[in-house]
Amino acid sequence: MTLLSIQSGSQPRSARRVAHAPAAHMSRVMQLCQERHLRLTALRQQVLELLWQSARPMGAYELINGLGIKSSRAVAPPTVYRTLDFLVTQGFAAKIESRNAYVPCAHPERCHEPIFLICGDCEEWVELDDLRFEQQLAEQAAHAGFRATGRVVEVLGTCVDCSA
Amino acid sequence: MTLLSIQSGSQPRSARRVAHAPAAHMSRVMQLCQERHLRLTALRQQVLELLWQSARPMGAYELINGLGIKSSRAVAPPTVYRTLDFLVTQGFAAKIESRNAYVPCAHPERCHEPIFLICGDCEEWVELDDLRFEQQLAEQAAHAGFRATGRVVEVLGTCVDCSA
DNA sequence: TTAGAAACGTTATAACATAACATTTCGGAG
DNA sequence: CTCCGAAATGTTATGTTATAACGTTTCTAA
Repeated sequence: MTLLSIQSGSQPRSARRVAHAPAAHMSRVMQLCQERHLRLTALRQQVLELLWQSARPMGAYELINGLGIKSSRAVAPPTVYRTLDFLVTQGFAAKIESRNAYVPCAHPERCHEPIFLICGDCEEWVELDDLRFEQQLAEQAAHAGFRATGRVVEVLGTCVDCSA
Repeated sequence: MTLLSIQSGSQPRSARRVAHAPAAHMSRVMQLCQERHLRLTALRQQVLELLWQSARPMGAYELINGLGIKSSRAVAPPTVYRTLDFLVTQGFAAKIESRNAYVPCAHPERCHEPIFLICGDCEEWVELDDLRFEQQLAEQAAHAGFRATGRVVEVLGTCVDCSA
């Protein structure tokens, strides 16, 4: 089985639980927004940055807090949920359904639906992008006469660092 | 790929959207509870019956309503959530994470974690029990140094009946 | 028969999410 | 340049899902 890419929520062992470097991801997203004629507003940027800066999936209300701190502007739930809707629709972020929380996505250019590995201990996550897996799932669904439009694949457990 | 079993939420085409026959499933569960020295209380039975009687995944508050109707006793959320916790832990039911709703499980004797296909139109579901798939997912996780303890696999789309 | 544990009841509240409608902002047509 | 329409955001209120904390009942096994 071929892993097309791995995006880990964790830094190398020596720097665990440290935030991601959002810069590279943000510029990539800006580029995509230009290509797609989308407006990457301040709010959308801020939310996505917060997600990239976090070592864990963030709840919507955590983001609301984060925005309050970041820009001293109170933001109400609908605002954040709309922003998340935009980010998820564009593949810039994803919702972890088993946690009601959100993570930034490593490969927004491919509009796939990744597999997430989520550590129940440190809460860091790993994003796996595996086309073969997606394909198999689609096959299975088709076999049951099912036309698939979306997937949720989440593996819960213990990450390599927390196992040690 | 071998499908070990299929449990559909739907009846044959002629009887769609009709409730399941809980009887067989219930007696199987009773048997398992005896074997496992568990107490299948009235409440637990009622909740599981409600789940089997439904053609769709049921929310916790829907179950609360259902219980109120069924036995004219008001039941508060914690009660139902505890009951659901029991049923899910024992593999008698499962939570559909992408819907915050619950379904009865077809094969409680194997404590697997099935794949669910959920129709966004009629809301019926299909339970696929595919060991090979589970294995692959575990392999993938292991490859990332991840020790898996649980899985959520949900495919959203349109079922065969609603496609036609 | 009676302790102890398991199940259930009760009250309150936390956490997650959206409906409905007002206002602002932005980019393009004129 | 300005002003129109659409997109984005603000605001208020409320709906939905879930759990904490603690009291009471019920079952079972010694």
